[in-house]
Amino acid sequence: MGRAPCCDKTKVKRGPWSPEEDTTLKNYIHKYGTGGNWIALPLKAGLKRCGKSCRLRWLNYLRPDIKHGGFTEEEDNIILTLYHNIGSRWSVIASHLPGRTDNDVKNYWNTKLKKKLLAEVTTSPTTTTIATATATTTTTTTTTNNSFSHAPSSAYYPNLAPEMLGISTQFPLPRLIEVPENGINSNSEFPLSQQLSSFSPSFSLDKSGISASWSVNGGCEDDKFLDEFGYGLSYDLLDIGFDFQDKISEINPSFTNSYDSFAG
DNA sequence: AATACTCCCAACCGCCAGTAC
DNA sequence: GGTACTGGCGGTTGGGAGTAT
Repeated sequence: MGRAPCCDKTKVKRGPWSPEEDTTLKNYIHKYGTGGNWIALPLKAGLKRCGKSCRLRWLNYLRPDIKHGGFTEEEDNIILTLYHNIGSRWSVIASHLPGRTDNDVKNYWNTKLKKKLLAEVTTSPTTTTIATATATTTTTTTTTNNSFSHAPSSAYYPNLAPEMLGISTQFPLPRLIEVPENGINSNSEFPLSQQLSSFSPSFSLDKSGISASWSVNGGCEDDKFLDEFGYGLSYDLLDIGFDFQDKISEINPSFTNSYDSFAG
């Protein structure tokens, strides 16, 4: 048996909201709140709308803190950076942009930013060679340089480490880099910068696949550390290529050649 | 002025996770 | 543990507005 629909679609109004409906919904929520039950809300408020439709209308349009109007360049950069880090997780991206909704960001990406990004990529003649390691093989591919000219300010990323932001503008990261306020490793007594400066990985490849190990603060860590970096699995670190190597090498010269010797 | 085309965005759809029973 | 229900999310669509021909 399939799932029951959230409402009887033959008995609810669909399509664009009228100003009267907007007013009714706004007044009801200001007076009574959502009551934690969107499905029951339209009946109580006297609206012939599906509860989901009411929720969307409120969250995406009627909320008082919604910011309407064009996106700023700062917002562009935040979206571009986060999209490269985490992909199309619009709600997460929107949570970094006060007043913007996931729908806004999604629409903006689909209609404007995607094209802007494509334009940047196609007009950039430079290419970067990236070594890509799978579980059992190492291959070399060529990809276009998709770095952005405007590095985002860490002021817009209260929960992201500034060092990682610098890295993240250079290439796509496999997942969100979110770190606790007190550093990248919540169990570490060392600040992020110190953890990064003592980050010393090495790689090896055997018939069982890739293994990566690295030392931090003199101790040896496992994949958990990479996971806390936002890279997750060892091969994610390899996927992201030379830019990562360069960035880490800037911070810690001892990293040099570790990656080269592995990637060949 | 009429038509075709493109752009933009509000709204819908369907899936998934969490939760109550 | 199974089922039903809701909230939340990302993908997609429909149609109005604007622009080009």
